[in-house]
Amino acid sequence: MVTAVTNTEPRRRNRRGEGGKLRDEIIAAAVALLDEGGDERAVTLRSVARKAGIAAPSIYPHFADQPSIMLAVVQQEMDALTAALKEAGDNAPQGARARLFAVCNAYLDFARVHPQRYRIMFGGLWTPSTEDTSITDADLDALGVEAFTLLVEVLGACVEEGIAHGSDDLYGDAVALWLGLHGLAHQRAVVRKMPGPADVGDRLIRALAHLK
Amino acid sequence: MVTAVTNTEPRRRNRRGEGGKLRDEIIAAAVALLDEGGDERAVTLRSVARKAGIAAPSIYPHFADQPSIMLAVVQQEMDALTAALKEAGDNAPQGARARLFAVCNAYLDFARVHPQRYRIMFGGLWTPSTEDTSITDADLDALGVEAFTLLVEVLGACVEEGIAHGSDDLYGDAVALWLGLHGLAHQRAVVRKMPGPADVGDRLIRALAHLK
DNA sequence: GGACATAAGCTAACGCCCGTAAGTTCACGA
DNA sequence: TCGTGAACTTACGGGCGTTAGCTTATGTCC
Repeated sequence: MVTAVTNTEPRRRNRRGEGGKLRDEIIAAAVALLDEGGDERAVTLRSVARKAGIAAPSIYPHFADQPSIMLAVVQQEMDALTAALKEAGDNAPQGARARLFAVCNAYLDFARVHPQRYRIMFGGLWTPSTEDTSITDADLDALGVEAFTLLVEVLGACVEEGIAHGSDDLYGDAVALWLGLHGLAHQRAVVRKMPGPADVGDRLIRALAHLK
Repeated sequence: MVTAVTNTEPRRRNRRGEGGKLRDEIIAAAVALLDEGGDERAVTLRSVARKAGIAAPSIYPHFADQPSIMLAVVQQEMDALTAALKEAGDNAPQGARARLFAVCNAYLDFARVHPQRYRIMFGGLWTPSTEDTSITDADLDALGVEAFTLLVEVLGACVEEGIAHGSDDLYGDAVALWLGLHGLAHQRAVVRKMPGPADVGDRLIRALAHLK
């Protein structure tokens, strides 16, 4: 499905003071390109502009360069992921175990529903190096911290409640758990058809959280 | 380090009947580009040709198109990975546990030593879709089967030897173990600096193999 | 209500690299 | 000598990121 780019109606110009709106539209256009199934190579400065219905140079007042668009997308989607995890945790049935599964499954679901977004969030291709771009290392380090903290929290609750064999290193355990989730999420996002049993996610969670 | 491409001596032309040599040289050039730290975008048909010291069109007698080069690289590296795992398994001390750790660590080491190669092997970007390329689904499905089989084997040996709590689904357990390894290997290959404890690999293996 | 400052976005163009097609040269080996 | 395999040169068309300068709508102020 190639959802024609036929933007007749040359796109209503934003009102004064609302120029910032375009920034969000640009990010949305980039996300849309990803969701159409193209990989990150499909997200060029020009293709984003076409999708947003604007001329390519009109992006520059909002983003310093092409990688900056990607960074903005990743930041936005990281926030979305964090929100999804939070919501799943809040809406879960009582009990640390249920919360853990809810949060972990919400993570896996995010990756399944938005494979291409997940790919650029954790696939790390969009910024080959900090040189030549306006992106700083601090930008990159800050990504995903909040979501991970949530995972540490729910895992810790399991240990406290005595339903998981906690080690002396909760943080390390959470990293291991996340790596397992990431392995599955990433592989699903990348491959056409994932082999293996349907409940492999639950297996990973049980094993890596050391549930009793 | 940009290892100059100054190929004076216009490259000795291959003797008759040795045209096939160039094929390997092209693959080697592509791998070299990856190892220089550039991501897969650095591996274009032209850049490969430059690296190999030949003219770009000279590639066509050997590869139908650019993705075919990538496929050849992936196939070659998958074989290399399989060989490395085999060797690690053979050279391991006696006992299923030692073999399991040897094989798993060999996997992780491969990814650490050759992060960019690992990325294209399992990152799945180099073939946006089977359309428009000469690559078939069968090509893709066949990748990595042999290496995975080896993992199933060593894990099965652990269960048989009674040092791991086996479930009724050995294959599924091996998938879960591999996903954990992959999560770590991939993240290390992608990120500048991997957070978390140094022994996170061993933790993953112990937990996912259900070692007693 | 009309002039005008300015924000918002456009057009045109530059230089680069890419994949690929067509036709050509070179040197080995029979 | 000469056929032919190996690799080359040249060229086309297209997409890219980015720069410079222009147009137009919008809201304000007299």
